[in-house]
Amino acid sequence: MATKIRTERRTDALSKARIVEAAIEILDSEGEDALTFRALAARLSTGSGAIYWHVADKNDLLAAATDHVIAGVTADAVRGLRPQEVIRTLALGVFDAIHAHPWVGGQLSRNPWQDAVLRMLERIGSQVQALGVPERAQFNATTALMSFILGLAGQYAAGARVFPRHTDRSAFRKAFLETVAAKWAQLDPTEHPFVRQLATVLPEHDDREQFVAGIDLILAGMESVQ
Amino acid sequence: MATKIRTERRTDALSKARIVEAAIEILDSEGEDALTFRALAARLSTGSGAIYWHVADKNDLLAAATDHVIAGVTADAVRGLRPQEVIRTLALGVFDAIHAHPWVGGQLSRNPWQDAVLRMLERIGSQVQALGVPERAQFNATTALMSFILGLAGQYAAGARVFPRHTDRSAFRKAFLETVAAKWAQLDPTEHPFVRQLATVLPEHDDREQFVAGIDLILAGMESVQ
DNA sequence: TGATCTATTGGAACATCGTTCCAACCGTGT
DNA sequence: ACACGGTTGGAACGATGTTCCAATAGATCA
Repeated sequence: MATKIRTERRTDALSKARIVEAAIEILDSEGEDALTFRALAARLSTGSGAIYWHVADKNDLLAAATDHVIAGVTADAVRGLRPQEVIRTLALGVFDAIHAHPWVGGQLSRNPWQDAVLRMLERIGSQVQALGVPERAQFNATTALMSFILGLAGQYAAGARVFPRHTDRSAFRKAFLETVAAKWAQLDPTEHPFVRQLATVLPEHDDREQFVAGIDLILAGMESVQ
Repeated sequence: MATKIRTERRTDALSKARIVEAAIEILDSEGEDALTFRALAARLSTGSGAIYWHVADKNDLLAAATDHVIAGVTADAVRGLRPQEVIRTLALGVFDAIHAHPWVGGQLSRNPWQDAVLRMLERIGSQVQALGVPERAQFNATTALMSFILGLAGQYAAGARVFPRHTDRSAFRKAFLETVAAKWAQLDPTEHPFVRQLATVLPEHDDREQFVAGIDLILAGMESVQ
């Protein structure tokens, strides 16, 4: 028999899917740094060598985990007739995914050639096309949207890296922003007037609204150039 | 005597500035991964313990190196009367700095609370203000520009991570983009029509022009909302 | 059925890294 | 001359990603 159709050896047999699932659980509950092959092996009750039979290396594992999360976003059929609304919904889906899994942000911005980014590129690009942007400008417009999203993804991941795990994130976030704002408020007024002004609105600002505002700004730019 | 004014012990005495300088040399010539405390100690003909007396940890070292590069950009007096041109020049300065030192891109996007980012925020924000953007919208507009720049910074750093060191970067870059384009061209046409279309323009596109286009798109959005 | 074969497993071992620790050093002040 | 403290150099520690390999278990075949 040339092709081998393998039935599962045991119900708890190792597989890439099961490994990725366990990795995501660790990443979500204990943070980026907690994902080690030893911790993963312990959770799966196996050795690190067994994991390496299913996964090429840690990059491969993180890319698969990221793709798993992002696929859940891009798979949703997006409602809304106007392309602007579809783009906004897609982008917000990515934003919410990063909010729920901050490590995804770091992974997306660190490795732009992975499948997850390709998925986003396709979905957003097709809507840019539908928006009527001239073909020559579609490339720049789409990658501008992507760069903005990936840039914010990286910042979000950096923020999550500061917070301790297993705590009330929103409360800690507020305290953290207030600390930053306090530091900014003490900067030299002649050298940093704008940042000092930002400090007054920083602690109360809404991430999500800030994100949508950025998307809308780029969308508005696309319309005005058209 | 309460204050101690120390003359240098030797002309080759260790100092944070000298350490940062050596770190930048390693980062530029051998890439991000090559910067280890052992390599740094070897280049400075000392031990890692001595370095730790001047530098808190590797994050501190990388932040100082990044700040050194970015300070060189934001210190330049920017010419041009129109705020749009000033913003474009500033952004291009950062772009060129990242082009010359790809590791700066990774560092900027990974750690948005460091001094270098603060510098950029101040310079760009003040120009957004000069542009006449209403005060309530200044925060979102400025951070949108920053997110875009940081997003592209991360992608640029990721690209540099792929290339081997000590080679003709532009030639390798071309070959790499052609490889990516070839892979994209073989995707399922029904599932990835847009990315397949992008593949045709990917190898010849100009990074710098793409970057300016993104900046201009956001600037256009700011003007149209105004 | 029993022997064999191969995909898969579990964990020891290795190289490398960031970081800590500490004994020695050297210029300065008493 | 002596002691002191800022500074140095390198050994040592703990952790990580990865490799290596002997042992296993289920499928296949005689």
